[in-house]
Amino acid sequence: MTSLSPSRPTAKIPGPSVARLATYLTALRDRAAHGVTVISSAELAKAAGVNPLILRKDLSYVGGHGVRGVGYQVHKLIATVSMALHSDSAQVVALAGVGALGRALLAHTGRDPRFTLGALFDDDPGLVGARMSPDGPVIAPLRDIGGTAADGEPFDIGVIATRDDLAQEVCDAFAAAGVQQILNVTPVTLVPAEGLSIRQIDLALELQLLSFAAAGNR
Amino acid sequence: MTSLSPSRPTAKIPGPSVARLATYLTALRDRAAHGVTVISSAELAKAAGVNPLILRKDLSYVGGHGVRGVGYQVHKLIATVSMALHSDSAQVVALAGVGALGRALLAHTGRDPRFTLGALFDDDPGLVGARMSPDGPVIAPLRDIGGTAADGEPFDIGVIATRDDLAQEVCDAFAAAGVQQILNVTPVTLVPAEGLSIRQIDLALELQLLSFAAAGNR
DNA sequence: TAGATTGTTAATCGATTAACAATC
DNA sequence: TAGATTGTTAATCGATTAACAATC
Repeated sequence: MTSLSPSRPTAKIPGPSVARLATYLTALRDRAAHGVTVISSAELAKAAGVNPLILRKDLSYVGGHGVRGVGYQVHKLIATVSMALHSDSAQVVALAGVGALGRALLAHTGRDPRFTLGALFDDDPGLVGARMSPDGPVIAPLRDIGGTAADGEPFDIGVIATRDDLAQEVCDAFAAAGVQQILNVTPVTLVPAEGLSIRQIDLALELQLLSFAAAGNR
Repeated sequence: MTSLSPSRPTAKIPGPSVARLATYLTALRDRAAHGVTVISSAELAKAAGVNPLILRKDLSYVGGHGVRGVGYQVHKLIATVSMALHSDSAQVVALAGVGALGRALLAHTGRDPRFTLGALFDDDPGLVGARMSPDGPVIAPLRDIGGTAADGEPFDIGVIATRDDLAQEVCDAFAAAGVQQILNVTPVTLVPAEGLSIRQIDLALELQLLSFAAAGNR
C-alpha cells in the first residue's frame, strides 16, 4: 500500500490541510487585490483564522518557497497553492434541483471562474424549459441526467439539491452518467456507487451542532 | 485541567462523534416512522453511512443501553441520544440576510420543531417591514440586531447570510447582543469575539474540495 | 448451551503542536 | 553579525480501528 504512482508527484496532502489551503487562497487573493506583495505566515494565518505554525506546515506540503526572515511572495504563493489544488482549470457543474438552495448555490458560484454551469435539472413543470440566466442552460427534467451527459462534455461535479426523496435516485443517475464527485445539500445519507466521492452539507445539522455547543457552555 | 464539573455529568464527547450522533438521530426517527422498534448497530450504521464499530463507540459515550445479542430499542435510543444532544428544547434562531441562501435555510428549518425563528434582519428597503410567512417575524434592518435582542428573549443562534462585506459587523452585532453561537454561511473568515463559537458553511469551498478530489482520481 | 451482538480496553493511525535547525 | 522568520524533525494528542470480554 506504499506504491508511488508517477502520475501523482506530490505526497498525499491531509484532508484538513487541503481545506485550509483553499481558505489561504481566498485570503491571498484578497490581499493581492489590496496591493500586498509580501506576507508573513503570521499575517496570513490571522487572515485565515488559523495559527501560523499549522499554516507553515500546510504550505510545506505544496512546497511553500517562502523566504526566511521575510515571508512569502503573494503572487508566487497564489500560483503554487492554486496549482496544488488544481483550481486552475474550471470545473463543469451540473445542478439537480433548482429550489431555494439550488438558486443560492447558483448565486454564490455564478461569477466564480473556477466553475462553469453545465446543466440544470428539475421536475417542476413550471421550471422545465426555462433558464435561470440569459446565457445559462435550459432546465431539463431529472430523467435527462443520463442523456445530457452522454452527448456533450461530461460533468465534473453533480450537485443534489432536490427533494429529499429524490436524492438517492439522482445520485445514482449522476453516477451512471459518469459523474464522480457529488455535493449533496439534502439531509439524506446517500449510499454511494463505487468510486463516487460525496460531500454533504446539512444546514439543519449545523444548527443542531451549534445548539449542542450552546448547551455545553451553560 | 481535569476538573470534573458537577453540572456536566457526561464526559466530553468528541466533536466528530457529536456530528455522527445527530445523523443517527435522523436515521432512527426515519426507522421509527416506518414502525421499526428494535435495530442492530449493523443496520443503523448502514443507514447512517458509518461502520458499526464506530457507531457503538459513539453510542457508548451517551450510554447506549443496547441489549447484547439483540440490538437497540429504537424509541429508547432516540430519547437517550436527543437528550445527550440537548435537542429536546427548541433553539431560537435569528437570521441576518434574507437572500437566496437565507430563504433556503428558512425553507429547510421552517417545519423543524428543534428551531423557532426569532427574528429576521435585512437592509434591503424592499424587504424591511415584510414577513416571509404569515405568522413569522417582520424583517427588521440590520442595525436593530442589538435592540431586538435587548427586549424579548435572547437568540440562541445567529445566522449570517448577508453580503460578504457586512458579515463581520453583523457578527459583532450578534455578539454584542449576547448571541453565543453563530452559523456563518458567507465565505468570509470571521474574527470571533470572546466566547463566540462559530461554524461556517462555504458552498464554493465545498465545490473546490470536490474538484481537488476529482483531480486526485485521474 | 450456542449464537448473536453489545461494550470496553488496548493498539494503531493521523493530525496537531512543540522544539529546533536553517537561512535570508 | 543580529534579528526575523521559514521549514523540518520529533513529541503529543486525539480519534479510529482492532481485539476481546460480557451477556442477552
